[in-house]
Amino acid sequence: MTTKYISASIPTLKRLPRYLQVLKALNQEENMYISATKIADELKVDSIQVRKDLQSTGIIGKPKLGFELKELIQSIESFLNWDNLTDAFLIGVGSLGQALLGYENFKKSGLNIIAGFDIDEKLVGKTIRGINIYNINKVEDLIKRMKINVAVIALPANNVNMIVEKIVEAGITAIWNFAPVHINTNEDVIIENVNLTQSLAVLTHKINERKNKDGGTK
Amino acid sequence: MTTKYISASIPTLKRLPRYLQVLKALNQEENMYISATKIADELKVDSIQVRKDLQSTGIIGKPKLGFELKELIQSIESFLNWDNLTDAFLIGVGSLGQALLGYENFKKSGLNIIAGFDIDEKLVGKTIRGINIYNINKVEDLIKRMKINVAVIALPANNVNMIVEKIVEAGITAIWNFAPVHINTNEDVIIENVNLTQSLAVLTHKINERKNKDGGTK
DNA sequence: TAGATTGTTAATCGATTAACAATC
DNA sequence: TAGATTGTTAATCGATTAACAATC
Repeated sequence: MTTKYISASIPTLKRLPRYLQVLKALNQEENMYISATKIADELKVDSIQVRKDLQSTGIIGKPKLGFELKELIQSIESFLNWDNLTDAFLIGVGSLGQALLGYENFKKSGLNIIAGFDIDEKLVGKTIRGINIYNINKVEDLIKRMKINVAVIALPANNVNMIVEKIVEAGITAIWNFAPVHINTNEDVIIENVNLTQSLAVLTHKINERKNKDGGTK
Repeated sequence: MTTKYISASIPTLKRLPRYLQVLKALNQEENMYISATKIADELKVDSIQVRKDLQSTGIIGKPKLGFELKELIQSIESFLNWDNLTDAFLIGVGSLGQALLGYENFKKSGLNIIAGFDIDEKLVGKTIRGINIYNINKVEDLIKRMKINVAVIALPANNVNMIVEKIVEAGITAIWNFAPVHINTNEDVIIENVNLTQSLAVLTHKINERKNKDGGTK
């Protein structure tokens, strides 16, 4: 059996969780159908886009009815790999790392943080929100022994690249990076950089834009 | 005098901070020039794109030489409004909010968090990283009295929309939202949603994609 | 049946990439 | 001077939007 592989653009991937959120808020009764139009109305976005996005998950709908609710949820989750839990290590358990441990939603999104690592002796040995914190010097050994492939990095800027090199060497193949440093490694490693400064740039420029518009007429 | 207004796409805005990072790492000597090619090499991106992005800030370069370093930094910062500090309130001072207070970089990006607000009586009255924490019930009054326009929201999902309504009513016109809820208000309010689930969707899908590729040949 | 919604194909739009004359 | 780099205009690419036949 061959499964047709469907790809999706980054913008589409980023919209899918919003649809999922709407869908999960509904009563998931058997044989309930929901249309792209309904989802679009709810989110105040364009219905054609919703339809296209849903199609990229591979689901097939029924004209007039829409998409079977449970099947649709399953289709999106499966497309995003959210129906499998992937174990991950958290590297850096400062305030940001601890905040990330607080997001219980990650588990719903397929990511299971099973241990934390830090250099700070005051943290090592502690348990935060049920997660044990180990000394950072144990991370390579544990990556190998537990065959961990995913790391969440919440370190300060310095030393990030050195640690990345080490953990990639030890077996990490995907990194979710919260450090204020853009990580670039070879192409075999999947990197998702969460750069707050980039987000702030969009916000501050928009503020500036509005200011110029308002002030420009005086 | 009329200033030609230049717009920029969101992708361009998100790339500008990376250029700034590279530029600031250089010695800022007088009359030093740097080319788009050099920046591109450093970041391993395309030089044409760098040139286009820099142009959207309004700077004019010199053929053969490139861009005058100090002028270029100033041009990007001014375009992003990072050369003016904008005062902001932090709403929600849990672990995420406290992590955000730790990012001293925000000041370099034009955002000056001057007070925090929370419902938790254990936090109210405290000073965290030099920022006073007030009771959330004081936020509307202080927004009005101090003429604050920007809010950073780091609340849990519940109640977010109720609080947004209140602070917008009180005078907030721009929101940087870290709550796991997509905020939609009327068009006069600038909203920048930082949705970690969206970022995670990109990561987990890429992992899935790779898995399917590897496993597909067996 | 008629209306709503899908799936598919085409058109539009905007961002990225390419090409090249001007020039320090 | 020759080579490198800019500014500008054109070409390409990909995502969004539109159109419409098929159909429950």
